[in-house]
Amino acid sequence: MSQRSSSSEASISNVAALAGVSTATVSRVLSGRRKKDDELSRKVKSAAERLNYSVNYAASALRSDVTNIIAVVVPDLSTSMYSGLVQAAEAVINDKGKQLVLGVGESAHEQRQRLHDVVSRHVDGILIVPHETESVAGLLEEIAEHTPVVQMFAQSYSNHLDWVGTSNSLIMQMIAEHLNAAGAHSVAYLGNSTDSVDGMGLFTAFHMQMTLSGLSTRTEWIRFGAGGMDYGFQEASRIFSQGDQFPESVICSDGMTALGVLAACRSSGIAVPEQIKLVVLQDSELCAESGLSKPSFTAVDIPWRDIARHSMDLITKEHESKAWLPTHLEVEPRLIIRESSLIAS
Amino acid sequence: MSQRSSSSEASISNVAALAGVSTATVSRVLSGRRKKDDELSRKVKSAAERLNYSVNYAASALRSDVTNIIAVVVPDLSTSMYSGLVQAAEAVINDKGKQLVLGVGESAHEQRQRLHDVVSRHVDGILIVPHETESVAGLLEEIAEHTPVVQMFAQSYSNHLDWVGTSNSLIMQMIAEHLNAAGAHSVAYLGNSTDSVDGMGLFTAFHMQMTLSGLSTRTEWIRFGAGGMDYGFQEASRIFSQGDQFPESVICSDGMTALGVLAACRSSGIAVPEQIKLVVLQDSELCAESGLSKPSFTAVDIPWRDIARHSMDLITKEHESKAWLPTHLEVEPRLIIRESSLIAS
DNA sequence: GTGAAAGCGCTAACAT
DNA sequence: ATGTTAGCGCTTTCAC
Repeated sequence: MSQRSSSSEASISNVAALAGVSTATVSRVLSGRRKKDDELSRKVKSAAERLNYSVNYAASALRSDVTNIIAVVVPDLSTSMYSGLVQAAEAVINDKGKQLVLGVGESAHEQRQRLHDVVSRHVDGILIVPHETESVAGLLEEIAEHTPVVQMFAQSYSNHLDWVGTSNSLIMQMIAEHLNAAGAHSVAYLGNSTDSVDGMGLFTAFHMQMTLSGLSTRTEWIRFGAGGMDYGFQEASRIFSQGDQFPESVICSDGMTALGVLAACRSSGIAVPEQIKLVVLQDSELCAESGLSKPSFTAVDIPWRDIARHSMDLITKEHESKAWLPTHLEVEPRLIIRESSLIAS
Repeated sequence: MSQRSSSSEASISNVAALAGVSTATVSRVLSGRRKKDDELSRKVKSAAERLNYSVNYAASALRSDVTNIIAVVVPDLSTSMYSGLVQAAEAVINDKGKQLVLGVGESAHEQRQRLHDVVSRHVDGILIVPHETESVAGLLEEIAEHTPVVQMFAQSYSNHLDWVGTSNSLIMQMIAEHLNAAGAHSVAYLGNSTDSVDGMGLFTAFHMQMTLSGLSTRTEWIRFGAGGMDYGFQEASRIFSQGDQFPESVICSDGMTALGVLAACRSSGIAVPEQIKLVVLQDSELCAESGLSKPSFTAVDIPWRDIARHSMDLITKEHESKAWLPTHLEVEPRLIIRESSLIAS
């Protein structure tokens, strides 16, 4: 009995005719603005279904200025830094019946360009990891006057707009507490500027946390460099070879760096985790039990899904009060404790 | 003398009024359908600029059914497999003045869902890495009757539609020629089903190439498994420990597997590349000189940019002739020769 | 080549 | 609560 679904045209007036009501009623029923679930409602819905009807977004947008499009703007995709975020955002946006327009702006100029493009498309909202440039923050404030904007991560962002991200100080606090509990009293820091969400911010938070926690460090144990296995190996070897003591733990920007440190430990005859505990600031396949490293690495996991969900909530909720204050939402990261920092028994 | 640009409204009629022409003329000039570059043309353009005018896409789409949106549908982003492709596509699409709607469908069902969504948005074209299911191929053929579709990669795709990707047999041919030139006469194969663009297709191509080239292999040297460092280590160790001979080269699905193989070589006292040459089917940071591995790994690089560009060309070009034949475009991959397969001197 | 006018499909305002 | 009507901004006939 099923008829071949006419995959092409079917407009609201066809549905209205078939259901025996006006187009306005069809619009109200299908958009959910008419809430009753009575005979009429069912008649309209079944008519729409039989005709395989779906609204013409262009017409709807033209009339109501609601495009059902959310823009997501990130500085990069290929380095896998933000691809998890974009994928999470895609899922959330589709759940809400909207669609995701992607903008990748590797430079501040490109990012401004993408912003201009999506604004002229009248998107319903913008999720953005702002480029590390103040000029973008300024542009965002202008845009936010007529379009919901949520910033995510980034060093340089506007305090006048909603923000969702992880707290650098919270990350460092979790790490410090864990290292304390695991019996480490001193720590080295091998940071990275290019491949972390906010390398500088993390480094600053590390410094501050050192003064708060019982952990000690030394100037020569701190490096803020390019990351990578060579980097980790060389810096760790240097640390081990100089002075009378070596740190009881090392914080590494990423898994590769940690692998380098691990190699240096081995060639210096230092046991992990018994003598040195390793913590990675950014989880990856490398760190996991099933991954490359033996021992596996304790690492910080950024909850992309939570961030995407909260950001969309902020986009969706209208800013009702006139004296609206920007939300600054710190999503709690997870510290995944693995073999590299187990408590010495 | 610059006036504050009114960031908000400015419609085609405003431009028409300011330029002293009709809206029709403005539309023709700005869309490029009126080609003369005379006084009138310049008047219109400067008026548009002064008003900071940009077309209302919704209105334009409603009238002309051109949305200036290209959909890109992929099975995944987070595993970094297709994020390079998406980023390349974003760049190309933006160059053409269009915008990218992203659909991530991890299952065949989700992918069909995303396809339905973007079709009902009347996108100007669809770039898709089809899910490995025939049902998607069928749906694509239906869609292609009214919307340009280009398939990329994937085992299971429709022969009736345009396709752009890399040639598995070409990849294997390049590898075989290189290994021959480097002096290897035998080869093992450690494949991977989950993390490569088309694991099965590559494996098949490998088999065929063996019969064509001077390379020999053995049944027990061939594995088609999960990939990863453990996998590589175990399989390579097994190969080395059994029989009288070991292969003079190993083809690995990915960098991680190759690292495992390398570790196995070390513990068996086999020198790379002197005694065994290593080739990786999918380049990554791991493989590069600056990366983790010493020696660096010779690897196949997939030219995402070329693929994205050619795909967009196919979307854009109308299929003029009635007896149109689908394009099957094989983009040439690069074999990046690094230390792991240098010719023994 | 240019302008006048119709109308794409929908939703908001208004009227009942 | 439902129907009637207008009109969102643009492109495209159709005249000239």
